[in-house]
Amino acid sequence: MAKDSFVEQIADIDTDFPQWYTDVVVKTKLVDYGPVKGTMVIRPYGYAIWENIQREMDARFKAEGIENAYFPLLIPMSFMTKEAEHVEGFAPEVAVVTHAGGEKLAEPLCIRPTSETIIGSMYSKWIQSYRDLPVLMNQWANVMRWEKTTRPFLRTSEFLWQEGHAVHASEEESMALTLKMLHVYEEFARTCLAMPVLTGRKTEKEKFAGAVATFGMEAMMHDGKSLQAGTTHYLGQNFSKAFDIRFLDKDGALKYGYTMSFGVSTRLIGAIIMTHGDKRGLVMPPVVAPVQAVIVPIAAKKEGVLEACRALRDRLAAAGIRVTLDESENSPGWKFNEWEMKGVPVRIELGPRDLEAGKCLLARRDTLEKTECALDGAAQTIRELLAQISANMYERAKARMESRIVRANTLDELLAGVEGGNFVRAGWCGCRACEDKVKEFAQATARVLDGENTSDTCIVCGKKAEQTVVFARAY
RNA sequence: UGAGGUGUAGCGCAGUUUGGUAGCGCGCUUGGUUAGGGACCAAGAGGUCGUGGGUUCAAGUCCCGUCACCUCAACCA
Repeated sequence: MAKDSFVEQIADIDTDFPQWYTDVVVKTKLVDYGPVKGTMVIRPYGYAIWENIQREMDARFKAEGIENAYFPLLIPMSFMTKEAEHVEGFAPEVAVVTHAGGEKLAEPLCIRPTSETIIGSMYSKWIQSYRDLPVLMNQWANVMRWEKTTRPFLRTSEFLWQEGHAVHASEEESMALTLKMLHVYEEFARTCLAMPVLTGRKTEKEKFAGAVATFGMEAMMHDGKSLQAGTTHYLGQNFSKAFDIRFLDKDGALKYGYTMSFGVSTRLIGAIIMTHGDKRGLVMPPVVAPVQAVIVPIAAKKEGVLEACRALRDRLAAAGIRVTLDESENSPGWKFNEWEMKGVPVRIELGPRDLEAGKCLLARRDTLEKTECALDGAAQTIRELLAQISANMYERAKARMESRIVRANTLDELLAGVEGGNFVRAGWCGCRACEDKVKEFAQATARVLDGENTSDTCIVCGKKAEQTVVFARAY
């Protein structure tokens, strides 16, 4: 094996995780860096993952009656300042357009960091009667947040996401959808990304600027750090009052609507990489993998090999499998490594020996196991294998996460826990000062409030605990 | 913003201490032999050494300035 192989180049996954992550992202050609700091150019292989995420997500939104729409990129500064907490939270990271058409603008324009304000302003015009409700819309868009430090997919100045925005007539309905969408996200993460998550309410400190309550799903990365992978926000009447979203109810009274929003971003791609990746590179969950199976011909110049590979490819494609035949001039060994690095779930080796036996060799990326497979009925076998891989990846990640959620009764235990790459459950009195103290002492933040309250005292002050919190270091 | 580090071929780097013809590996091009875990042989192409100034017969190397990027901290999806 060449000394310069990618496998040997990348850092050890346990000891130098951030470097490993960056190497994998760049070397697998998911992204390139943009000319502006903190921006990334998503290349076709990376974008294909996003397209698959979009397809799966759209199907789920549709099932909830949520339709896609599009709102403008530029938001008048005056919109942003209408909701006090919102502007305070986002002001430090908003990019502002001050000139256009060669002249200074009378009013500066924000490049959207999120679209509650501009969508709220439109909803205000569209909604008049209770008959107009609920309004359920989603937009796929780019947003910009001027972050100080960035990492591809996990935190970039510009990123792609979906943001759903709904208005309901009642608090109950609005809160119900807020929780429902959190559930949809969890199900999506489990079945499409093979990624286990913890879901729950966020603390006041961690909630969305302008929200009444924020709920999130947190995923555990390979190094034990937490990644916020999706959020839903119950906004109450905060934005409806700021943007005058009112409707005439059945009883003839003019009432403010209740709004909520929810979003996931290209960060999910980072989550996939950091949840499943290993020393060889990516391990793609089959449902969103750009390529689900790759055929590597052995001794491609021998008579009949390439023809058999092409025939197999056509049959698999016809069966709905995203399949690629690697006809490049590289050696088979090179191809094995290349496609493993890109995380393709199933590799199919087909050479003269197999052809004679009417078989091919299947190598699965998650366990690296190889099995023989009859060429007749290969499509069915591979479909089943893909489902098996997805389930196995989920179970493996779930077992790892669960084995690394520990309890702590003291700050020292909490510190030891997060330093060991764990999520730490602990009691909390509910006050901000104690939450800040945990951050200062252990560089860990409250990820989610855990429904199960088995603790009786606050880990910091020792008073009676109101909540059980999952603390972790986070990306 | 605080601390540290790096800018030399597409990528990764050596060369800087002690100034003297611009180097290595990978990748790329061409031809050939190969092929079940990153093949081999041969011949090639590719550089204003981040940038501005200074010292010198001579600067990638020494001096002064400047810009960019990276890591850690702080801040955040």
